[in-house]
Parts: sequence; C-alpha cells; structure tokens
Amino acid sequence: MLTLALIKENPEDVIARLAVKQFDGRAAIERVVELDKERRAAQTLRDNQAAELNKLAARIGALMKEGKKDEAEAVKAEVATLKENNKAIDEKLKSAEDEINEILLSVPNVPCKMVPEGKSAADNVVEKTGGVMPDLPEDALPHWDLAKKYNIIDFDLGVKITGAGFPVYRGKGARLQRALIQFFLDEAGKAGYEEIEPPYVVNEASGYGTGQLPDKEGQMYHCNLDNLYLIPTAEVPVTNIYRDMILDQKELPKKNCAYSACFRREAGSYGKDVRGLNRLHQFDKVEIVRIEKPENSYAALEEMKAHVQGLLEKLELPWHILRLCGGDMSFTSAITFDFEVFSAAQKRWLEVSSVSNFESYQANRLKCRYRGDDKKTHLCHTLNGSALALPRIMAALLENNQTPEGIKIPKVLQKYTGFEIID
RNA sequence: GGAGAGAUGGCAGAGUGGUCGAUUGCGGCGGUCUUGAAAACCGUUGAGGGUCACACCUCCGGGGGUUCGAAUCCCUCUCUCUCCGCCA
Repeated sequence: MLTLALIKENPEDVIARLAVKQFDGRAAIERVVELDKERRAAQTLRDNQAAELNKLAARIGALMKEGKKDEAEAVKAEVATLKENNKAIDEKLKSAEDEINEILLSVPNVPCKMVPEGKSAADNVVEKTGGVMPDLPEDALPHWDLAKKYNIIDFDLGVKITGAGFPVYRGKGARLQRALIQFFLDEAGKAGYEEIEPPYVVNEASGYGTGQLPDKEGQMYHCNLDNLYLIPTAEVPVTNIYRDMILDQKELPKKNCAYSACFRREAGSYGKDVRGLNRLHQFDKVEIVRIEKPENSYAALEEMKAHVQGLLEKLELPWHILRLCGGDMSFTSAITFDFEVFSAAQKRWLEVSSVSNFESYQANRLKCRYRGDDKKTHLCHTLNGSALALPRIMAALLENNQTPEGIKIPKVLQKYTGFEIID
C-alpha cells in the first residue's frame, strides 16, 4: 500500500498519478489526509491522558507502600473519571486508524513518471523488437494440433483428470517442459539469483504481503479447511521471505529465483484466448525476485529486462517488449514491461513475461525495510519478473519450429532435452 | 486424529501484578590496546507513533477481560514444538 508520508507530502500529485492508472482517487486521498489529521489530534489527546493515568497509577503504588490507603482511594476515584473520558477518544482513534487502513488497501500503487497514459492494452507502447519471424507455410498448424499430432500434450486427458486448463504433458512434451525449467533456472543462477524452492501453498498473511489479498481473492484457489491459498506465482512465497524484516543495507540487493507451478482460477476468461496453452489454470514458471535499495531499483529493473531478453534470444524466438500504459498495469505495480513472443501459426503475440518494479508499495505491506547510513529504517523496493512462464513459450516453440520432419528444438535446449527434434 | 509443552528484543534465554521496554549471554556497532588481527577490557545496540528537536505514548503471538496499575492473572483465537497413531 501507499505510504501515508507520500500521500501527505503531495496529495494532488498522488491523485494525478493515480489518474494515469485510470483510478479516480480524489475522494480516497482527500479522506485519508483528513482522517490522518483527526487521528493525530486524537492520538495526542489520548497520549496526554495516558501519561496522566500512568502518573496517577504510580502515585497510588507509592501511597499504598506508605500505607496511606485513604489518599490512595481518593486518587483511584480521580482515575475512574479520567478513564471514562478515554473511552470516547480511544474509539475515535481506532475508527480513524481502521478507516485509513481500509482506504489505503483499496488504493492501487501510483505509476512512476515513465508510465505512458492509456486506458487498455491497445495503448501499450512497443519499446523494442527482436528475433527473426519464422516463415511458415499456409498450412502450418497451431500448437494444439501439433500437440495432438506428436502426442506430447493431452488436453482432453487433463479435462478427465481435473478439468479444462490442466493439460497433461507426456513423452517428449514432458521432457521439454523439464528442459525449459532447468534452462531458466540455470540462466538465473548464472545471473546471480539464489535458487529457492518455495511452498506452493501460502497463508493469508503472505497473500496480503504481496497484494493478492484482498483485491484479487477470487483469482486464487483457496483451501477452505485450512484457510490456505495455492500460489498464483512464486512471487508470493519468495517475496514473503522478506516480510517483517529489517535488512542491513549491506545485504542488499537480494536476488532470488524460483521455479514453481502456478495456480490461477482465471475467473471470467473465455473465448479464443483460452485455446490450447494460451491460458491455463496450472502452469509452470521460473520467477526472479529482487529486493533493492530505492536508489537502485530502476537500474535493477533494466538488468531484469536484459536478462529476460537474453533468454528469448537464446531460444531464438521473435519477441518484443511492451511498456504497459497506466490503464493496463496491475494494482500493485509502479511500472511494468511485458515481453511477448510471436506464435507464428496462431499469428498472435503471446505474453510470456511481465517485469515490474513495485517500488515501496509491496514493501510497505510486507514491512520489508533496511537500515541506511543514517541508522534509520527505510522501506525497500521490490521487483519481480517471469523468467520465464512456460506454456506460451512452449506454444511458440512448437508452432515456430515446425517442419515437415518434426519440431526442431532450439540448440540451447538440446543438452537439456537430450533430443533435437520431436517427431 | 490423540496427548502434552510453548509463543518475550537479530538470535538464545530470564522475568508470575507496581521505575520492566524488559536481567543476562551471543551477535552487531564504536573505542582502548596492537605494526595489523585475534583475545581482553570499556561503551553502545528493539520497533512504531509523536515533536523542528525534546517531552510523551504504544508494542512481550492476535483479540477481549480483571485491576488504580499486567509481559506477569482470566477468557478466546492463531501458530509452533514434542510424543503416539497414520503416511510419502
């Protein structure tokens, strides 16, 4: 959530920046500023009364020791009236605090200055393009047909076992999945990211920490009996490693990577977007997560983008980078770059990575701080990115590399797959 | 699933109603000594709110209660650990 300090410092600027995200925050921000004034006034009052009560209590203690019971009783009466007054102030204080908190949880992160205006995905800006477009014949097959032809992914079997969106990979398909995971983890390791194997199920506190709760509650699978959530991304458990921590600045940056299966309910999805591997309820992903000092977070973001770009180049896929416009960004992000690859038989760009800087928005919820040169605590910046999500990479690889002989495996993966072609 | 124990500052671990925000040890930081380091010794070291800065206030798993006064007593919830059972 946003910090009160940022809001108080320049409410109009916050409102203006929220507008870039197509969020009308005027009422909320103005209310928070007002409530904060009320809260502080009430707090001062209450603190003073508490100080008074503390003194009286100490005096009663002293009087009791001296055996002056009557005097003590008189002071007790005084305390009783003071306490009556406190109740009203306490309630006011608590309701102001609660309301501030509630509002702050409902206000998204402000986009940074580099985020372009825009309402929807149509307004995203293509920032960079690379790779070579494959030249496929007219009768090239989409990946769901290829999956069937070579018997490497069975969607119907997944429906039988679980439901739509839970494909079964088999044979060389399963092997290719494992190869991709291994390749992505190895590359992240080489780039200095410590590998983590996190739990795939998290508690409520972790859901709040990274911002999935309360606003995206319906997107996560929930185990009612234990009140635990299936992770929609490894970002959640990995970032929550740093919840409620004060790091020494010497420990920063923290660079972690993690493979995990990801579970998403994708409520409300429909149509051609969900065909084949394009949108699943369970998929595999390698995620990179960084905890940074604020002054370094944008340099870190560029490093992460370069890392993802490098992966796509090694996989020899045609790619481009989108700078998301305000209206298409997620709730918690300050800036997001999406990487898409071109899936040549579908003739579509598919999102395979999303790299974001959350600045202090997540850190504020996580209470992830570091101690600076001034010996004081400051909020860290958190960042994460997919490096990479598997299904759409798989889709593009299958479609783009299809030949009459079979599907060619990119060179860089061959040592992981142990085969050069799926036939 | 059954039985028991526990939750205190970065960690370990005292503290059972009145200067306890908390003894002590380790760790961290600063210093003395040393060519340097280690050892030893001295000092310092929780977080949040509040203030220009102090003062002051809150926090000993969460919530509620008793009391003039609670880390300490009561209720409740959550979590952790140990043993038994089941099991990869």
